[in-house]
Amino acid sequence: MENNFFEKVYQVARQIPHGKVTTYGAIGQYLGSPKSARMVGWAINKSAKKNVPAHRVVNKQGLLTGKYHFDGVTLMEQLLENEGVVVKNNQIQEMEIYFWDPNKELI
DNA sequence: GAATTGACGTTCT
DNA sequence: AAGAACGCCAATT
Repeated sequence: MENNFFEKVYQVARQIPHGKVTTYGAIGQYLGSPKSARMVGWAINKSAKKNVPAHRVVNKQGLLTGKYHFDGVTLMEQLLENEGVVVKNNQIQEMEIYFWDPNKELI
């Protein structure tokens, strides 16, 4: 019932499979507003305290922009690498392979 | 109550 | 081609 922006972000973020990552723009696009990527990141900021894997959500560059928001600066990289994602210099390598699009996969 | 900021992305110059 | 500015909506201060 809560078709709020945040609720959608939570739902999508939780359904991201392991070893996969998505971008704020992808989620924003899923919400129907690709320009609202900022709100997505902001929503995830709040969801960081929930069971939402914020470390699987990065910007379109594959850069771990919000790594400083984690408990540790290396925590985000560790989590991603732990799932099999190769992170180098705060950036995801071969992100195209790890990219998970909610519109395409989740429907 | 109003102004500013914010885990981004697109578009214009 | 590269750089700068704008747009989105909500929450925080």
